[in-house]
Amino acid sequence: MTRQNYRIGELARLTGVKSANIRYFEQEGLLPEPSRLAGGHRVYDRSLVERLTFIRRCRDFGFTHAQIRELTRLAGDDRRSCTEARDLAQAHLVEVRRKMTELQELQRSLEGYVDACNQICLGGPASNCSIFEDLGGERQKSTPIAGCCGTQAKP
Amino acid sequence: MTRQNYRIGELARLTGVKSANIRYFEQEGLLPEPSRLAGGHRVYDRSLVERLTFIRRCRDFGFTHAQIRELTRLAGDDRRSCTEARDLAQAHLVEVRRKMTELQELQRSLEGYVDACNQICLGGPASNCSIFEDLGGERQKSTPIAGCCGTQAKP
DNA sequence: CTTGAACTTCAAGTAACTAGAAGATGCAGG
DNA sequence: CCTGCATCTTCTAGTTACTTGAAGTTCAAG
Repeated sequence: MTRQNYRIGELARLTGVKSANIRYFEQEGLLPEPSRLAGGHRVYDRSLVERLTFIRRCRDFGFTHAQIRELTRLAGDDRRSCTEARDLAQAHLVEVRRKMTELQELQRSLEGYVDACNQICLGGPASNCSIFEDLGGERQKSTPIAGCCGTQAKP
Repeated sequence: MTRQNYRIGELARLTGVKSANIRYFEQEGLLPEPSRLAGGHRVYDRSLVERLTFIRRCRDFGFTHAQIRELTRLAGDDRRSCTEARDLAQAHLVEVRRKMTELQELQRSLEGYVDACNQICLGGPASNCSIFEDLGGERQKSTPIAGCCGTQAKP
């Protein structure tokens, strides 16, 4: 079995969220008040690792504390139905999928740029790359980057 | 052909970035100072739509203004090589791919939860869903959510 | 030439950290 | 038991990236 108790620093290492930030999350109501050692140090159990990882992921994709709080609070409230929690997760999911599409676009933009640059440019001035003609718009697979460094050699 | 000139409000509508935010981006050095009408109103051309869309996407995925500025500034500086811009884009890309993986995890967490909830729970109390046992950890495809709303009916 | 939407600048407010001070605690080795 | 030092505690202040609001100006349709 894995150990049951963690201090704030260990929790931080396990989840990739800084100690100061964990305290801030607690203050913001995203995390429950943990039990304490005699001297006041916070002690967490295993379940907090999962919970905090989930919160971190949500945060990393721009969900507000209000949204995260709403979702995580459901899990301790018997008066609110499971369906309600599911609907919230569902709404969350729609947004995640939208973000996914946007991220794919960004990825394709960057990939296309790096690819074309590898094939066509070899150390010419950056201004010739016309990076902004390609990044941000819809990518057309057919034509590579138009005037990318084709007209100028190294000095 | 599409029209050549846009005012800040139109640019805002086309890119999904608020006017106030566009002005702020300009102030932050992410966008060049645009030309002005006689009365001082900003005028942008078509290329700014692409440029701003790219900036918005980068921003939406947590890149700092410093990172975005670095990347976008290369495109106007002949003294810096194309390879340098490419390397920066490459580094950017690595981070985008990492974010992609994380986003997929989050998506799977939420999908798994919604699926299981649809199959097993039908209006029971949310606390029975044990949402945090599933969200945040590695998802095991085999077992659906364990004690999710199975033990309690509606009052 | 009037009217109203859209623009201008500037200042202040907010969300989510982030860093630093100043001191207390926990634990391992002597 | 004592020392030393990493880790913890609270508190305050600063940073980034917006966001809102005030007060006034400009543009374009009627």
